[in-house]
Amino acid sequence: MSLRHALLALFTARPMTGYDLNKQFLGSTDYVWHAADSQVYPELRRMEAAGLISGEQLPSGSSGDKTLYTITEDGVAEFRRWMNEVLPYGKVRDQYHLKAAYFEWAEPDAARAQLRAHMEHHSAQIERWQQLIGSLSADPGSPVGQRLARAPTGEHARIIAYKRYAYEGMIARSQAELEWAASGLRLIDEHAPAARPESHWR
Amino acid sequence: MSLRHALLALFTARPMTGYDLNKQFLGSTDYVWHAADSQVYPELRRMEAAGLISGEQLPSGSSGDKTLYTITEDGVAEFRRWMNEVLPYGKVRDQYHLKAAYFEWAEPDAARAQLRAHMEHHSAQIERWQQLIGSLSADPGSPVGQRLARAPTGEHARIIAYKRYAYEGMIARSQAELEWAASGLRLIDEHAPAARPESHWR
DNA sequence: CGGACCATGTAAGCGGTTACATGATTCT
DNA sequence: AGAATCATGTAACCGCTTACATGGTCCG
Repeated sequence: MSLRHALLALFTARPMTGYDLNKQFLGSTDYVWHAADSQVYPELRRMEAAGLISGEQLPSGSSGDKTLYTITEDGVAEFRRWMNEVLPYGKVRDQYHLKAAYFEWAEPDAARAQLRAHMEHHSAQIERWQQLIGSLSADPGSPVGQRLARAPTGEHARIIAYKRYAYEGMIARSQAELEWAASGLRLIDEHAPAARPESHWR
Repeated sequence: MSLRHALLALFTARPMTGYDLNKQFLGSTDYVWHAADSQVYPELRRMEAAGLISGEQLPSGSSGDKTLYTITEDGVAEFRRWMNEVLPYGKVRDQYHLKAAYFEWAEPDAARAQLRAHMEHHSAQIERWQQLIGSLSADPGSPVGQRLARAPTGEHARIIAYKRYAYEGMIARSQAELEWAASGLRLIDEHAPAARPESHWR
């Protein structure tokens, strides 16, 4: 149950509505942790029931209503508990590498298309993370800016350093994927003249 | 639904029982794709119902029974279709990087412990993949050996090259994770003397 | 005779996705 | 007036995990 902890993490920056979470914060956290809207609202109610956050009804416009949630002390404690715990490591499940292991079954062009999609995907990811890193120390209206406003100045460098560190890790991983896909294209070119596997199945 | 395609991939090597799949093959594919036993048997029955594999009842010992499944032509076609399709790219969801982004909330020692676990996990993975690569061209009793026995000699190099390529990709990724965690330990050391966040919440 | 391994499942539940659904408000 | 954005959900389903469960066989 990590959606809960991702949300708690966001709430340590400032109180928020479900919409805020979906739009602004998950719109940037999205590149580390994605969650669908339909998942967020029910989870918020469960979290309120568990006493981790408390909701306050606020008027929105002239007749609408919105619920502003604030993290409680229990919520902070739970978040800290999670932060101090060592996360377990699960089993691998990677479609893309699984598929690559059987490329002899694909048309060379299909395998190339897959690898090119891989490269496009990871290039796009890298670009987004780089933008995120660029905006880290920038405007005070940003998520990080609002987070910093709650912390003493002496902590700012540290807070920013860890965000940057996390994003750089994602970039490094995607960079490895880029190189892997590029070397895959070369490998296919080497083997492409070979007969298609249709010819030898049974 | 990728378990199905992982299983089809395994069936292209040779007919197998559910047990075979769980033990031998997933025991090595495990490092690319993990599946629990409890998931495999029901899926096999669904796949048989869908006509992708066909089961044959065989005596096991003197009274027991086992079902040997063989991939059908439809199964091969479906596998090939999947191989020629470009897989979609989903959203990121990475607990470890999420957590790293909030390390200012963890005790320095807890953050260190997490990163050390990260390094141990990925070191272990790398070792296993390297062993797998080492055994690729080796004995004919191995999964790859049995796969090669069905393919013409001219294809062998290609088949092995793709397996090796897939595993090397996993290794490269884990290597990136190792370096990331190591630089994280250095980062924590730089910031560790700072006050713990308890002191500045609210 | 006991322990490792062969062989096969069921049931409950969880976390997440997809599709569907509604209506107000603010901006142009 | 129409589009974008604010704001909030429900329902069905899916793939997977965890725990539980059974009984045979082979080897020392």
